[in-house]
Amino acid sequence: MLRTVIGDLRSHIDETVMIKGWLHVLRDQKKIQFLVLRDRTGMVQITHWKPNDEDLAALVSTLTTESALTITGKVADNPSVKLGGLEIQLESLQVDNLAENPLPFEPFGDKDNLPALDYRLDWRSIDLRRTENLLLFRVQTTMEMALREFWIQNGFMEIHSPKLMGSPSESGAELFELAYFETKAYLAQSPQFYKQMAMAGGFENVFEIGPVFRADPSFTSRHMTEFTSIDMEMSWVDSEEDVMSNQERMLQYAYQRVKDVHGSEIEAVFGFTLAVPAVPFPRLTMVQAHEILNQVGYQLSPEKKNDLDPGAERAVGEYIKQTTGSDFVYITEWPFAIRPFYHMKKGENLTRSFDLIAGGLEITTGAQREHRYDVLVAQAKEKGLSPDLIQYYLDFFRYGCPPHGGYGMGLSRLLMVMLKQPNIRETVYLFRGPNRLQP
RNA sequence: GGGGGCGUGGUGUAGUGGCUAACAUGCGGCCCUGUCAAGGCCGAGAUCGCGGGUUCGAACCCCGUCGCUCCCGCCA
Repeated sequence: MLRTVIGDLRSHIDETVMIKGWLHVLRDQKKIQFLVLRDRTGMVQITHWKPNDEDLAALVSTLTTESALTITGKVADNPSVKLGGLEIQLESLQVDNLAENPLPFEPFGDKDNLPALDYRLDWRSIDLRRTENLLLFRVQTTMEMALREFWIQNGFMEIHSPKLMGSPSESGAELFELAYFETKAYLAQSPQFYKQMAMAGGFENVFEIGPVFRADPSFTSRHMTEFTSIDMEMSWVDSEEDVMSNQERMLQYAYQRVKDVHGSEIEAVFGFTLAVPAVPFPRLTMVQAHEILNQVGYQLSPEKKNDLDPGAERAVGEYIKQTTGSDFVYITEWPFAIRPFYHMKKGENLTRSFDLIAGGLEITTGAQREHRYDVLVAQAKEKGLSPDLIQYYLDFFRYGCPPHGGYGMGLSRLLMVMLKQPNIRETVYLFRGPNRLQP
């Protein structure tokens, strides 16, 4: 017999079916037993009148919640059953894996008793069973598919760049170093150089969704040492505006898709209505952002004179939300002094770069890149980088590299904002941080 | 790397100088009922992170230490 998923049972009334799932609840009464079985598509009540089969009744009595079971029985329409108005009359039962008892914690218990995040991460295999998590990762799947659709419809190609690198590329962010045969290698902290190589390679438009690694000992609710980066790069741009315009339309497309597919579930599980953002997103230059900070009385620390700190990003985000209703805002015209060497300059001191702030959180940095070899070499030197270490990269720009731009966006940060989660550890499948390498 | 907070049964909390350390949930047993996030009764389970100090007396105050956590730095 083929397995039927619980969500499809309604179309199998009066048939005998086989279902598989986890024992959600067992109500073991004197004459009758009720089992609630859960799979990824829903839950159903299974009923067993004990005198019909005392041996089977005895087996049912030994079951523990969250055990993995295979059950056969006849589907019966029964409007008095609160769970879907149907039930399965138990015929046979196979215990695929009896759950040890007690469980480390109750994944479906009272919200008030939900264990601390760190403890749940220790028992992630059980934590993932929670309704919130099942939905969260289904949303992630839908969202990623929408992103790929959008890109492919717009002439982008998907690339998979290496995560092992021979030399530290960009300065700044810390690199993980590892033994590599007779020499050393580094884990890629960004696909930046490789996606730009695709511009030189004539692919014109590329994207990559893949892991990046940062050896920063950051202990915050929004940092990880390994995370999935959503990267894109597009050729023949006139300015960074082309990149932003593409990104905001893509995000709108993805939000719309998630809302279409999961909107009602998000309301039921997370308790809010997903809002599809309007485009274009508001844009502020750094100067304008500082004017707003002055206006709302936000005190920027002195060493952040031409920059924004996280508090400032939240303040600007809040201001934009209140004045325009937008959850998203682009900050443009960042000083070259605090940007990487490959961002194209705009005038002497600014760059054609931008950050995207969503829900007060920085989720993207992007820019038009400097594609002119001589200018790029000069900017690298200005940043104190030794050109010979990155000559392989600089060579991309010697034989006809088109003007281009792109961005990197944190997948889990985007999900954090979309589903209003307070901690990135809630929105990543398995968290990696300075103190967590397991499970 | 700097700063703040927290650490009490399996889990989540209450208790801030005098308690046999309380409650919820989970767990075990019993009772009852076509139940439905079932209900009722009983029971087991914590030397209050660890070490030292103050005090007649410490879960509670002080010092140290470990763990977790958040903020800043850095970033996505």
